[in-house]
Amino acid sequence: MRAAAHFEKEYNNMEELISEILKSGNLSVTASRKKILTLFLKADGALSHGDIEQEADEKMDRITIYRTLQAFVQKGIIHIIPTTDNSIRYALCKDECSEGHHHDQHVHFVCNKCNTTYCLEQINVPHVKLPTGFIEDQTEVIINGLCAKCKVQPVK
Amino acid sequence: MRAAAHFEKEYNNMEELISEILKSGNLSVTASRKKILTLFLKADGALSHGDIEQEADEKMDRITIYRTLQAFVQKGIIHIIPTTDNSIRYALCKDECSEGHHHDQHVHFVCNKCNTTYCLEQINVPHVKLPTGFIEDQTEVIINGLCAKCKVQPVK
DNA sequence: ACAACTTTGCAACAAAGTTGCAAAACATTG
DNA sequence: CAATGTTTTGCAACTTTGTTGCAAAGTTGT
Repeated sequence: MRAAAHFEKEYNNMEELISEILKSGNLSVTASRKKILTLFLKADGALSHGDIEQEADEKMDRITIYRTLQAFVQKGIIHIIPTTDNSIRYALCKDECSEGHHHDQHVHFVCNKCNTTYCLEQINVPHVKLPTGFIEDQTEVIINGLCAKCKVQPVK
Repeated sequence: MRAAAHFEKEYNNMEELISEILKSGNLSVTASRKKILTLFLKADGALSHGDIEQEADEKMDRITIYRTLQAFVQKGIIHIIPTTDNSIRYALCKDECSEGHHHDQHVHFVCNKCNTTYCLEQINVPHVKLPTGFIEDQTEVIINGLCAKCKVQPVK
């Protein structure tokens, strides 16, 4: 089955992009990986394992999803966003991320209404002065509140 | 079995404090709740469900721990700290927290070596300017790196 | 198109969390 | 301090989430 007609061009571009991303991480290009990566590229924000399991309508094994996400994190394709519920959420990395080393110095925003997680790439993480003796490695900022969409036109 | 001799005085004070905290949340004062609250009061930083299960040497049901932690969060006695692994971590709230509404505007620090989570009460959360349309409710800042103890005298 | 390698899906397992319910513990009266 | 009503605990059973080993299927490079 093919993508809807009006997606045709985008879809072709995406195919190339996806292959490139996977190859640059030394990962072979398989149907599952393409599917999952497509979901991330199309997603507004972050995705959890559960989101992917649901959205990937075609049959795809739970275990494959676990392993794919692990591989993507390890290769610096996606990164984990801290959450307060027990669900791990993942979002696409930017170019600065590489194998084993993530450098996502941007702010994450979680909407209380639609529950979408945004990566606010344009906003830099503010610098915090730590007490004597503490050495900073990485800083994560998670803001929750109401996103632009839900403010204007409340969802649900 | 009683607490060690040199803890006797502290222990008595703590008893009162614990009862007060529980009563102020309309929770009856039970052995399990006292035990868990004691662990939090004595802890340097945050605790996970697993930490509590291990440290509570006396027999205590897994399920009781789940329910106690849920009750404490709901009553504003403890709050959840966002993490990137799948483990929920809890820390004591300050006075500004009340039932259903948490306001912990402080920075959390997670040590990469000893894995302790500190609540840096003294440090205020910096203000972040959000894109147009986004409304902030609460900001969480989690910094990881090397804590003062591990820097001076590496653990393990 | 073949051989070497990687990935997938299955089965079986392990860990983490939830729910209903009866027994025990707690709080509140007189 | 004892009786009573309410809350909490522990058990059993279950659901959800995540992991590991291994044979079959898919992918890559020549």
